[in-house]
Amino acid sequence: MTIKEVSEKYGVEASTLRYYEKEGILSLVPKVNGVRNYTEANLQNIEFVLCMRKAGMNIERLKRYMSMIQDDSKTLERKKILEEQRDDVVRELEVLNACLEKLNYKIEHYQKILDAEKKL
Amino acid sequence: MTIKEVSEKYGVEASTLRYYEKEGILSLVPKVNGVRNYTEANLQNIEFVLCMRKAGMNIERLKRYMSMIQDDSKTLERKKILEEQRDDVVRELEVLNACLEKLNYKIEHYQKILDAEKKL
DNA sequence: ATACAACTTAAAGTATACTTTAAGTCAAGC
DNA sequence: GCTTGACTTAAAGTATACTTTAAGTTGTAT
Repeated sequence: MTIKEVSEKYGVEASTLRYYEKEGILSLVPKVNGVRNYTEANLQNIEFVLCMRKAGMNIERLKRYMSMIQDDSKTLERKKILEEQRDDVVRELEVLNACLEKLNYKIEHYQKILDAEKKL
Repeated sequence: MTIKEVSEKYGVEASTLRYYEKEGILSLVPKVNGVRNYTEANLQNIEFVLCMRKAGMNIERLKRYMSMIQDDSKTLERKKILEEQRDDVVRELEVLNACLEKLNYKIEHYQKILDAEKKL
């Protein structure tokens, strides 16, 4: 699969895919005449990386994690990184839920004001 | 209340409070001899602003919203901004929950590998 | 054989949201 | 009256994560 196809499939810029590769977040992609040709395994890595980025994992942590995915002796370390990330996500979910409550409260409040104005 | 006290109360840098004020996100704070002296109303605005920042509201939207909080004729517009933000938060919650599931799945998977290694 | 579109690289540039710096003011303690 | 510490400003600097640019290569259609 070409970089353009991957870009369109996942809604990610080609330049971002190259950037991740340069940073060592995505392993070297096989090339035909100097042109990237993504394998099924590459695509699975990309899916995971994009998911973790959405989860708020920063580039450094992602780099640390992805540098170990081939190494069976690092299972415990990899698990620890994902647990760190899970804890971060859980905390973020709590924060967002609290914000959502506040937003809903304020929106309702404004609705009441608008309803009262209508009655006049 | 001095800027230092506010900074400590909310865990936000004094420079950030000055920055928000300069951007028009926080209204001009009354000054005594050129030194900021935060009122109770100022503090309530700060609490709200910090909550919205945590909710992922960007500076531009926050500026747009905060510029209208004194204007009764803008209730509908203010409500619309908060509804936009609520929709964003709900979407983000969905994304984060999906990521959390993936993380939990992977963590469990690693745990199984570690358990199997132990048995040998 | 030549033009074109899509790829390549390295390096510089950008967006967002602060944060730091430099230079100055002011009230309080010695 | 002078030092000290906390404040002030405007402007420059920083962190993170890309994104754009410039210059060059390659396969394909004319």
